[in-house]
Amino acid sequence: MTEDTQIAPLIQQLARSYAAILQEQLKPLGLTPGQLPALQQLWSQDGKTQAALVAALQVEQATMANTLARMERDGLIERRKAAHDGRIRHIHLTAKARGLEAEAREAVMRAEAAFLAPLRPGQQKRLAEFLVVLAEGEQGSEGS
Amino acid sequence: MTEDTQIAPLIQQLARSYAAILQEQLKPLGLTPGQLPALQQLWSQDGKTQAALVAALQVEQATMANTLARMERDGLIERRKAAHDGRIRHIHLTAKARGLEAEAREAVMRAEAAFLAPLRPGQQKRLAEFLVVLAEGEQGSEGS
DNA sequence: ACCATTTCCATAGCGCCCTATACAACATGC
DNA sequence: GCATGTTGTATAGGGCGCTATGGAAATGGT
Repeated sequence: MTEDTQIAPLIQQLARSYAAILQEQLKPLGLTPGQLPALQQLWSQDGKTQAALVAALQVEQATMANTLARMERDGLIERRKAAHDGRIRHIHLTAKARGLEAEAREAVMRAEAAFLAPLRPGQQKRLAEFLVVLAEGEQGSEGS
Repeated sequence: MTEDTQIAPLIQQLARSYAAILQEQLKPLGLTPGQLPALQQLWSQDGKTQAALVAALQVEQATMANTLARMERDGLIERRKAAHDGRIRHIHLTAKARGLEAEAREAVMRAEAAFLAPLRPGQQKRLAEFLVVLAEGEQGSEGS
C-alpha cells in the first residue's frame, strides 16, 4: 500500500507534534519553545553575544534578534552593550531565568520522553543515527 | 560523548531544512510549501470543503482558512458557497492551479530526493518505519 | 584625517502554525 | 414558530521561522 511514504512531510508533522508537547510542558514555567535554545546556551555560559548565539544555534540573525526581544520583554534576559565595542550587546540572564533552569531541564526531558515513547531505546538510537546523517548531509554536503 | 543526542530538536531542524529545500523548488512555480497539501488534496478531487481538507491534512481549521485565503489571493482557488447549505464553501481549483500539477509533483519529488540523498534506500525505508510509529503513537495513543 | 567597508544588531514584512473568539446558517426540541 | 444548540468559516492575536533592508560602530587603506 504505502509504497512512497513521503518521509519529509512526516518529519514536518512530527516537528509540529513535538512543539505542541514541549509547549505544554513549558507553559507552567512561563517559557515558550523558541526561547529554550537561547536559554540553554546562556545557562551553560552567561553573557554571550547575539552573534555567538546565532552561530551556536542554527537560526538566522533576525530570528534570534526577535526571540531575544521577546525574552527581554518577558523578563528573562538583559542586553548590556559592551564598553569597548558599542556594536556588541552581551546577553545576561535575569535571576528569574536562572531560577528556571532545573525545572526547564526536566520539562524538556519529559517532552522528549513523551515524544519518543512509541519507540524502544534501541530503535531511538538507530533513528538518531539516521537523523544525524540527514542533518549533516543537508548542510555543506560537498567535499569530503 | 553524544550520549543523549536530543532527537526532537534534530527533527525540528530537519523540518526547517526540508521547508527551505521545498520552497526553493516551488518558487519558480509561484507556490509556497504551505499551499501544497491543500493543492494535492484538490488535485485528487476538486471541490472539497474546507472541513474535508482540515480532516485530511492534520492542521487546525483556522490554519486552513488562512492558507485558503492566501491561495485565493494568489489565484489558485475559488470558494463557492453550496446552494443547499449556506455555511459550506466548496473549494475549486482555477485553471492556473490545475496547470501546475505536473510541475509541482516533480518539484516535490526533487525536494524529497535532495532531502533524503544522504541515506541509502534501505535506510530511508527503515527511517520511514520509525517515523510512522512515532506519528501514530503521538496522536490518539490511547485505546487499541 | 577621511572615506569605504565590514561587523553587529534592529526593523519591516511575510508564511504558516497555534488558540480563542465571533458569526452566520442549519438543525432540533418544545 | 422560536429559542437553543450545532456546524462551517472567518477573524484576532501571537510565536517563530525566513528574506531584505537600515543604521550605528569599528576597521582599514590611502
